[in-house]
Amino acid sequence: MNDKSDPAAPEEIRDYIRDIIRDDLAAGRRDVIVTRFPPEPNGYLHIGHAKSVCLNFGIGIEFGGRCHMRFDDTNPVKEEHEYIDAIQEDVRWLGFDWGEHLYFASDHFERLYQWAEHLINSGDAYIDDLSPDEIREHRGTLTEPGKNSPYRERPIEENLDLFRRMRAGEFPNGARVLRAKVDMASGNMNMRDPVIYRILHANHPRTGDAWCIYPTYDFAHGQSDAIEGVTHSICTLEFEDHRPLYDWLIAHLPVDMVPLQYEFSRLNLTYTVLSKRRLIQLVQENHVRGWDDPRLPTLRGLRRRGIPAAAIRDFVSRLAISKSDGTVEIALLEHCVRELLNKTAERRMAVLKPLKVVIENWPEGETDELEAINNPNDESAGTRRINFSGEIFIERDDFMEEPAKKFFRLAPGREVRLRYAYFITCREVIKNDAGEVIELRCTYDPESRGGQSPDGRKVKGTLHWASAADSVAAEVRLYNHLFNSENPGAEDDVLNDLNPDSLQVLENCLIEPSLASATPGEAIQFERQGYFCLDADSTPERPVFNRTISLRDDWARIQKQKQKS
RNA sequence: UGGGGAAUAGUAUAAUGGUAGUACAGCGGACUCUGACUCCGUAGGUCGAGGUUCGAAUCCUCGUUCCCCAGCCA
Repeated sequence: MNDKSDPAAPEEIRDYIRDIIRDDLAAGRRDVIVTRFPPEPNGYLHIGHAKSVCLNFGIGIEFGGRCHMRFDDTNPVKEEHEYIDAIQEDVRWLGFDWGEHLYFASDHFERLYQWAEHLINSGDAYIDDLSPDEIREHRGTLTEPGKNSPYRERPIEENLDLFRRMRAGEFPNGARVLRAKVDMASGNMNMRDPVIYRILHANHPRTGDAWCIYPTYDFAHGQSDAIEGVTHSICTLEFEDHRPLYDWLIAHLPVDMVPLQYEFSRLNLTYTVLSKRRLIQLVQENHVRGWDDPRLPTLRGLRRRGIPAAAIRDFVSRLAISKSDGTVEIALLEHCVRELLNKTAERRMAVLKPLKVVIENWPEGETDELEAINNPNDESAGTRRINFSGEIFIERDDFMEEPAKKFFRLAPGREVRLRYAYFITCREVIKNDAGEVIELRCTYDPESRGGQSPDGRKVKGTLHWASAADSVAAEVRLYNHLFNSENPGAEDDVLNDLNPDSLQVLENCLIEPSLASATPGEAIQFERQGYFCLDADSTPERPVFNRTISLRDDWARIQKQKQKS
């Protein structure tokens, strides 16, 4: 098997990070390759994280090394246990396994504390009594150097004493911090004596109230890497100017091995947002129905929408690992979803906006049983039987009283094929008082059973349909891009870019009876319309389907072109 | 001259001094019991100006544009 969506595929992938790894291996600088996926448990994973997950776990697999799952849980004020569980569930769903290598930065708190004392003892860190505001003032600006804190030259013994008393809980939040003594004049802000420990009297999801001081990201991440033996610590571009500090800290600590940091550009996608802040806002302000809303780019949202993990892996595999930062068109993701689902999804018929059709010459009370193919791309999927009789429904959009140019579906006097059934001809249009078409009177050709006429007569259109006697009523939810603009919020408030039609609920759909017992998450193609899956909101009485993605639609494209011209 | 990064078709990228290639998107057509799928065809690019070289996307110089950094967030 050499399917590129298989996470264990041996195919050689090339990018600048993997090139470095191959070099490191060839030069003997590393024997085993160890990466890590380091989420902070303060939110749900989205497709941008999937890029990092696939990169890190992918590298672990490809080079016969391993990838650790590590939670960067150094800020108890923001983190919650709920996210720790959800993140693991999402990564597993994506198809990756860390075996026994589950770590938490909080596992290393005691060692980190000892290392902080080590820094104090070597004169490389000091306790600063300045307030947060004063620290900011001393930091200088982007163009002006900072000023040394008056506490910078505090004696080692005093620093040690104060640090121990910080740990013991003698001081309130914000009273003092531990800072690395680097260089207040550095052009790199991260080197201007960064805070590495702060007082936070807060309950930690894992360590409870064991600690009231916590290391900052900069004093936890690289250190955890070193403790766990991570060789290649891969992160996104915004950490690029933390790298000098990462290296400085490692160089000043008694570590057993030296991890190295590499950066790549994070994923941006058109017509959506991938920032934690904005995702939270959408959920909290109820612009969507929750973290698993199928319109959201969260992994839970994509899953509920019916997008298979394999399609996400395939999509991610087509992204470049580079340092130039850009925006990928959502059309690429959509392509990956369609390509996969076209191969795997069974076909069924469902009428979303029903229009009644009475076959006038159908023999009274008779039912015909027809055979339909389940998946033209997979013979082993077999066939099924569907009932046909004198009253059916077709899609409203498949009828035009005055057919437009190039419209080759049903119209007065016109003959079309009903898929897997018969040719019918529209004889009469029935309207209500408001002038709306409410019913069509048609005749069928008994010779065309199965969808072919023995005289070789051709029809232009083939319509899907639902039998009035057998169909089951269902709700169908159609999704469109959550935002109207490619780059939401670029010009204006993001919320002004929200697409009011991102969710369209159709209450009166008719589906084949067998669909009522579909498995949640199983992808099904509604013929001529798109890929759908059963939603968790379904009940036995009322199935609810999500549209994962529509089929490509040339007719819609033609109409759009006409609108423009 | 605060520091750090990035610039190749519409988008994302490949080419590591030697024919600018691929994917998605677009356009045109064939096929079709899904206006799907598939197939065929087609258009379109090296940020700019100099320089080195037989030869430059690649090397050099000078510009330009964009992104990140002044949390006791990660």
